Amino acid sequence: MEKPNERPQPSPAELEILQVLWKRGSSTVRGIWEELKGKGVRYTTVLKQLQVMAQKGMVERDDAQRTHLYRPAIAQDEAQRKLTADFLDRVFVGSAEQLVLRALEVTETSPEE
Amino acid sequence: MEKPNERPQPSPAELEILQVLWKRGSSTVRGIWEELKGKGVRYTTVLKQLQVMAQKGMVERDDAQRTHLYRPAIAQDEAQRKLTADFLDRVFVGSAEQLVLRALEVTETSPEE
DNA sequence: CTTGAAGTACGATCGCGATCGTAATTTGGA
DNA sequence: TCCAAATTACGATCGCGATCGTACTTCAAG
Repeated sequence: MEKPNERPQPSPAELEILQVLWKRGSSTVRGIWEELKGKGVRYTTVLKQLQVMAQKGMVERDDAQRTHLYRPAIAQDEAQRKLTADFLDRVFVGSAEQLVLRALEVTETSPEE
Repeated sequence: MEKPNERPQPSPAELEILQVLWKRGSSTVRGIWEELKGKGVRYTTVLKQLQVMAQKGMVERDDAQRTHLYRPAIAQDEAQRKLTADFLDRVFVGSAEQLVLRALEVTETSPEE
C-alpha cells in the first residue's frame, strides 16, 4: 500500500501560478511573471515559489537550457476535485445541493466584476 | 454609498466555530467547545477565538450573565455566498458550470467519508 | 469567611505561506 | 575579451492565523 499521491493542496499563491501553467503550458519564469505582475509581485518571488513547488512535486522543471521551463505536475481537474471536496465539507458540511445553489445565486446576481 | 459590510472572510478555524453557532444558536463557550473538543483543541483556544471574532464583528456577545453567550452576527447563507464567490474565481476562474460539475463528481464518487 | 471550581482576559509563541534582497552564475553583444 | 543584463539560488523577514499557558475574577458550597 504505497501512497504516492500524498500531494499537498496548493496554497492560494501556488494556485495562481498553476492557473497560468494550465493555461499556457510549459513556461519560463519570466513568462509566468508577465501574467502575474499586474498584482505587483516581484520576479524573484515567482521564481522562489516555483522552486518550492518543484520540490513539493507540484510542477516539474526542465533545466536543459539555461532558462528553465516549468510545467504543471498535477492535472487541473484533479486539483479542482480535491479543492472542491475540501471546500464542500468545510463550508457546506457536505451538502452539494447547497453548494450548487449558492454558486448559481452568485453568478446570476453579479454578471461581471 | 456606505459600505457597512466590510466584514472580513472567516478563516478556517473561525468558520468551524460559526458552523456550531449556526447549528445550535446562541451558545456558551463551553457548549461550543464540547462540540469541537474532538479535534483536540483547548478550551481557552476557543474562548480566545470567540473574543477575536467578536472584535471583528463576526459574532455578538451577551455578557449580561457571568457566563457569556455568543451568537453569530453574520448569516450562514451570506457567508456561503461570499466564500463561494471567492472560491469560484480562484479555482474555476469564474466558471460556475465547472464548479457544479466537480461538485457532482466528488459527491457521486465518494458516498461518505 | 474561605476555598476551589468555573469562567474570562490576554500576552507569548509557533508554524507557515509569502515576499523580498542580495549574491552567484551564465551569456550574448560591444 | 569584457561587461551588462538576465537568470538562478537562497537566506531573512513579515504577517497572520492558531494555539496555549498563566493570571485574574467571580461565585457558590461548606
